[in-house]
Formats: sequence, C-alpha cells, structure tokens
Amino acid sequence: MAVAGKRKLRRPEKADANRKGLFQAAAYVVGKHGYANASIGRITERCGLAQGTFYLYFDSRQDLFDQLLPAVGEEMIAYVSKAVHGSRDYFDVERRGLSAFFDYLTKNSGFFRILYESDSVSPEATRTHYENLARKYLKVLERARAEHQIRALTNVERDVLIYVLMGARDYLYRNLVLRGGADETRRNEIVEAFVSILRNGIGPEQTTP
Amino acid sequence: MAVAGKRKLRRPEKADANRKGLFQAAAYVVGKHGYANASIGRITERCGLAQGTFYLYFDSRQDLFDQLLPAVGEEMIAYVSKAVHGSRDYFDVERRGLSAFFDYLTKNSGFFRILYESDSVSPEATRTHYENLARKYLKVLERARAEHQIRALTNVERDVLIYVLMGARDYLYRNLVLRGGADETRRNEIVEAFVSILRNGIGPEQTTP
Amino acid sequence: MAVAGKRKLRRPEKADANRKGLFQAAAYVVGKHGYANASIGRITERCGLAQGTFYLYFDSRQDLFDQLLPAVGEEMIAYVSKAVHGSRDYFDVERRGLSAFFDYLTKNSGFFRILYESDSVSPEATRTHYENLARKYLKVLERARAEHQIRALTNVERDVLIYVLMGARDYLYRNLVLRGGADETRRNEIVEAFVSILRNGIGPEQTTP
Amino acid sequence: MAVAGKRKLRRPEKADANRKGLFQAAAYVVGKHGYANASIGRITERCGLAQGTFYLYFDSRQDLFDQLLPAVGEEMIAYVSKAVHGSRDYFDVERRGLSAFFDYLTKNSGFFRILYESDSVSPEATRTHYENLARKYLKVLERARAEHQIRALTNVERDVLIYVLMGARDYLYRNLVLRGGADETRRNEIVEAFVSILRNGIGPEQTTP
DNA sequence: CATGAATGAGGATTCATTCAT
DNA sequence: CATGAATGAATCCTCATTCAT
Repeated sequence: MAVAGKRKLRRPEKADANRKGLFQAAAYVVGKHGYANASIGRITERCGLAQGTFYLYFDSRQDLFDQLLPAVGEEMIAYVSKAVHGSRDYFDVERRGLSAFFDYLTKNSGFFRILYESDSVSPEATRTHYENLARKYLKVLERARAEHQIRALTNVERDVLIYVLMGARDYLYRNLVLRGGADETRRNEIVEAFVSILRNGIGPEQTTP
Repeated sequence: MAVAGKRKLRRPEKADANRKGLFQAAAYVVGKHGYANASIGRITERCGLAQGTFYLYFDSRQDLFDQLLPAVGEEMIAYVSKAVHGSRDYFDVERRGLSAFFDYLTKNSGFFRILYESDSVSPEATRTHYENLARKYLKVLERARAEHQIRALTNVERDVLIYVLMGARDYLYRNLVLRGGADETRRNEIVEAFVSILRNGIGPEQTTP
Repeated sequence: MAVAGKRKLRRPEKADANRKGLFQAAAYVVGKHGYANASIGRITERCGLAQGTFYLYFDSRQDLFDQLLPAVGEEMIAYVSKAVHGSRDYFDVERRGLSAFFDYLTKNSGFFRILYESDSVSPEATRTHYENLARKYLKVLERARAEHQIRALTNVERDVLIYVLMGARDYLYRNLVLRGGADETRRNEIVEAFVSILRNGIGPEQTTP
Repeated sequence: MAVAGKRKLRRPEKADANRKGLFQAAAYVVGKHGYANASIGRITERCGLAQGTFYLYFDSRQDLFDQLLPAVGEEMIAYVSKAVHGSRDYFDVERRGLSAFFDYLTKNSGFFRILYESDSVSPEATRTHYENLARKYLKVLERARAEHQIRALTNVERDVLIYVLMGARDYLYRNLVLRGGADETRRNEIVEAFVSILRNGIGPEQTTP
C-alpha cells in the first residue's frame, strides 16, 4: 500500500527495527515510570541505542509521546478484537471483550499509565485513541442492532452507551480487578454481573398485579 | 474572639489562609499544567507566597500531591451531594448527580487532570479518593434498594454497578460533554439517555408471543 | 569578677543558661554533623529555644562559630590539666596528659570535628585555641627544664617540641586509638611508647667499642 | 602513535583533560573555600566547563570529594619522595622530607584544608590517604633499622613513631611555618631542631658521676 | 526577652537537545 | 546512519536572617 517514495530507503529493516525498539522501550518506560520520568536516556538505554540516535527517529520527546498511545492502543484493540471473534451474540461479545481486556492489562500492566497520563501529555494522542476505540464499539453495536440482539436505541443513547461501556472496562479493571486483586473466579463473576446489568438495567422488578 | 476588623488576620487565621491558598493554587496549576509541571515556584507565585514558605505547610512537593486529590475530591463530592439533595427517587438521584457532575467539571476544568495523573503521582491519594466516592455510591444504592426503587442485586452486581456508574460519569463527561462541546440541551439528552439505559439495560425488546 | 555594667541585667541566670545551652547544643551538633550542617534550626531545636532566640545571644552563625572552639577547647585543657596534677616529673606529666587526652576524646567524640573544621570555618578561633594550648605546654616545659628533668633546649627546639607534642596527641588519638580501636591495655602501651621515644629519641645505639 | 598537531585533542584525550581539569579546579576551590563552599558551579566555572558536564565525570559531588584527597595526597607524597631520593641516611631523609613538605605546602596552600575537612566530608578518603602515608613511613623506617641507622623499636614504638612523625610535619607546618611566617633560615632551624629532637629525645643530660 | 512565620538566595542534580566525530 | 560528550536551563529544597506579635 502507498506509493513508494523515491527517496533512498536502503537498510529499511534496521531502521524499522530501531523505530520499533524505541516504541517498545518507551511503552515499557512510560508504563513503569510515567511520562514525566521517561527520559530519552532511559528509553534509549533500554533498547540499546545512543541518546542521539533517538532524534533520527523522532523530532522530539513530545513527538514520541504524540505517537505512543495510538500505537499501544491499537495493540490492545487488536488483542480484544481477536478474542471476541466468533462470539454467539452481542452479549457474548461484551462478555469476552471485557474478559480479554482484563487479560491484556494483566499482561501489559503499563498500558493504563500510558493511557491515563497521555491525556495531559498529548491530548491529541488521547483523542485519537478514544476515537479508534469508539469506532470499534460503534460497529459492534450497529451489527448487534441489525441482528435484533439489542433493543432500539436513539442516537444519543447509542453514544452514551459507547462511553459507558468504555468507562466500565476501565473502572472495573482498575478498581475491582487490579486494586481488588481478583482471581479467575472473581473475574468471571464480575464479567457476568456486568453483562447482566448491561442487558437488564437495574430498574425495579415488575410487581405482578 | 473577634471584633475582627477585616484588616489584619490573626496568626492562626493567616496560617489557615496560606494553607488553603496553597491548595487552591496547586489545584489550579496541576489542573492546568499537570503534576510534572507543577513546580513549587509556580504554585507559590500564584498565591503570592515565597517559595520557602511552601515548606512551612508541606513537607515536600510529594506531600502536597498526596493531599491534593482527596481535598479537591471531597469538594466535588460535596458539590454533587448537595445537588442531589431532595431527589424524588433513585433514578432522579442519578439524573441530578450526573448533571451536577457535569456542572462541577465545567466550572473546575482542572479536576480531571488532577484525578488522572494522581494515579501515578500518588497512588495512595487516588485510592483514598475512589474509596470516598465508592462509599457514597454504596450508601445511595442501599437506600434505593431498601425503598424498592431498584431491583435486587447480588453483591458482585452491586460492586460492579458502583464502578460502572463512576466510570460512566467520567467517560461521558470527558468524551461527550468536554470533547463533544455539549450545550445545555445536549447535556440533558445525555443525562436522560444514561438514566434510561441504567434503568432498562439494552436487552432486546420482549417480543410478545 | 569584672565591674558590673550599669545596664539592666535582670534575669541574668536565665540568660546565662540560654547562652550556655546554645553552646552545648552547638558543640553537640557541630561535633556530630559538622559546621556545614550545623544549622541554627538544629542547634536551637536541640536546646529547646526558638530560632529567633539565637540572635539574642549571637550576632550571627559565624559569631557562634568564632567562639565555639575556644570554649570547648578550654574544657579539654582543663580536663587534661586536672589529670596531670600531682605528677612525679615531666615525663609523668606527658604520660598522664596523653592518657587523659585519650580519655577526654573518648567521652567527647565531637571535639575533633570541631577542632578540625574550625580551621576553615574560623581561623581566628583556631588560632586562639592553639595559642591557649601552646601557652600551657610552654609553662610545663619551662618548669621541667628548671628542675633539670629534661635536657637544655634551644628556643627553636622548644618551639618545635611544643608542636610535636601537640601533633602527637592528635595523630596518635585519631589513628591509633580511634581508628585502631585501642583498648585500655593497648592505650597504655601507646602512651609508654610515646614517652620512651620522647625521652630517648630514636638515634642508633651507642656501639660500645 | 599520533601525528598530533597541538590543535585538537582526540576524544579520549579530551576526556582525560576534563577529568584532570575538574580535579585541579576542585583542589583549588576546596583548598580556598572549603568543601562546604565548593559548589559544582564554582568548580566547573574554574575549569571552563558547564555544570552538567561535571556529571559526566563524577556521579555526584560526594563522589568527587571521595576521590579528591587520595588524588592530591598522592601528589604530595610523590613530591616528598622525590625530594628525599639520594639521602645520606635516615635522619637525612627526615630532614629533607620535612623540608620538602614545607615546600610543597607553600606551593599548594590548599592542601591542608583538603586534608582537614576531608575527615568529616569523606572519612573513607581520609583513611585511604593516611594509609598511603603510613605505608610510606613504614618502608622508610624498616630500611633505616635494617641499616642500623636507628635504634631497635618495639612494634608499638614503631607505630607510635609513624604517627608522631606525621603529626609533627602537620603541626610544625601549620603553626610555625604558616602561622609563624617562617623564612628560609627559620625553616632550616626548625627542620634541624626537629631532627635533633627526633634523634636524641629530650631526656636529661647524663650527669657524669 | 522570646517566638516562629516568612523570606529569597543558593546549590545539587536531571535532562532534552545539539553537534563534532 | 549512529554515537555520546557537552550544554545550560529548570527545579526542589535548605537555611540564615528578619520582624511582627
């Protein structure tokens, strides 16, 4: 894809590897120490490059930060997307999606720090990430509605729903899974409880007359 | 006690005023520039004190950061609590609560930055804040249930619900209100849509047989 | 002693106690942390006074430092003088003097730090202290010579001797007693060895023809 | 190798020059103003480097202080060693040694300040220096004894002697040469007087019966 | 006399960025 | 392309000293 530029691009593998290495190192360092403590020195040291080399791949520290969250965000989205593939129905998608999200974060504990601090460090990057995510949710919801697996929603309801779902994953992970130290069983309970509330709401029981 | 011409503050009053001034200045500066850029110089300058004076009130910059979120968090909680006072029923509480939350943040735009970055800067402060918040939600839910305004929930469902509600406020504000630039009307629609989903869930319509 | 000034000197005991307390606290703090880290805050805290009070008794931090070594030095000299009282002869004076010096320092471990750093912090104070000390040595030596307990010395020899004796006490204590961790027995050996060298020198034995 | 036009230093040469320059500047500044006032700024300014550059060569200010005395100490020892080379006998070594010591200090007036304050600033560095010095003295004494130029000494006497000699150089220089402002002639008298006392001690004359 | 809050200058250290090699 | 030495601005914290109470 893309028209090949005419410029010399010899040894492109090496260059790509360096660039990728810098991203990975940055993800690690930011995830562990935060943006504020993610110095160029720390990042380049981690991937075995010299400090000056950094500037061959990024214009500035800020430039890296502007690209970091979208990059790691895509990875997370891909991970979850793969996990929900082949779900029975919409609620199964949510079930598996939340579960996969928990998995991903357990394995990539730095993700949240990148996500959270990114808001201040690079609002643009944050916006991009959330847009990517919202697009994904939208597609899933439209399909679910097309197949009558969920009730009809107004446009506003749909928008609200998207961010409620997003916020839920975030807050449930951070507060109940991470801070609560939930084991496998507990995690499943959390997932089921979430799906139950999502499906039924919490309105009062119909009192049969 | 207190003829109190407005002129001169007594010693302890002055101390209180200084401490409070530092908190306010810190909230402003952190909200606007982030913890990383919230230098003692910026903070003290904003409230008209000398840099050294800072250390009469806080042990260190970290000490301030450890106290900041709980302090502003309480303010936010108090604001919302006051707004929901006198609600008709539980769903009215949620309606007014979300609305008041939007209000508060519109007026205190720095709150989210303080909240978000606090997670890395002072995990303890963040934990305290979320605990304060969770306690509040729990009380409201228990009362709602006691008055049969919501359906019976398992313990897990209740815990999940609390964080879904918290996350919803957060994500709805940031993505739809703030980023979406919602006006009064749109805000109300958002609030109503949220309450509707909360009450009914999104399960498919009962197809009458 | 001294003619009473006409100025009001009410409550002089309290004032004297404070002044003395400041000296003691300063000796402790400087001895333990060094002049550089002997802040007014630390000193006044140790003797239970407010920081500002310090300036009622001393013009400045430097003023205190200018008086500190002579003050503690006199104490040391007095301690040693008392110990040598009643000695058999000159070499007994040296023997007991060195021993008492070791004792004093063991009990007042901060003395050396005050002495050593004083040279840079307050050359004047240091000069005064060494002069006090030299005067003492001189008196002892003159008497010893008068009683033919030591051989005749030229003026230069006498001056040299005084500082050799002073230096010996210093270096023997620091290197053999303190750093070497000498016990009672070892200390006595050191003292005797010193007196032996002092008395006889280290010239080669007379080879009897 | 090296054509080496004088113009440009190669990388590693430059590094060596910088390190050396920092040491020299530090020796000057500490000697003149004391450790406490030897700020990185003063030191780097003196050798024409930027403040940050300091940290390419030393881990911290303390790291420099830990290396300073041993470094200048070796220089002093080397200077004296060279001066005593070719002495007639042991007492000639002491004569020339003391004289060279006076010379060295006259030319390097900061040495003593480095030495004295080092005790508090870096005990380890001080220990190292005195050990280096003691080793030197020991070697000289053992040789002198082997050649029967001095009388037999017990082990304790030998240890005591070493530190008496060290202390003598120190105290004689500081009190008689430096403070006393001794000229060439007076210095020689001092040296001779010292050697005389060292050789013969100060015991009373043998009264021939 | 005594207090201690307030000041503001000073200093160690870190780090993004540049540039000669 | 890659390096890493050099820079110097920025920032937290300490502390001697002053002064209103």
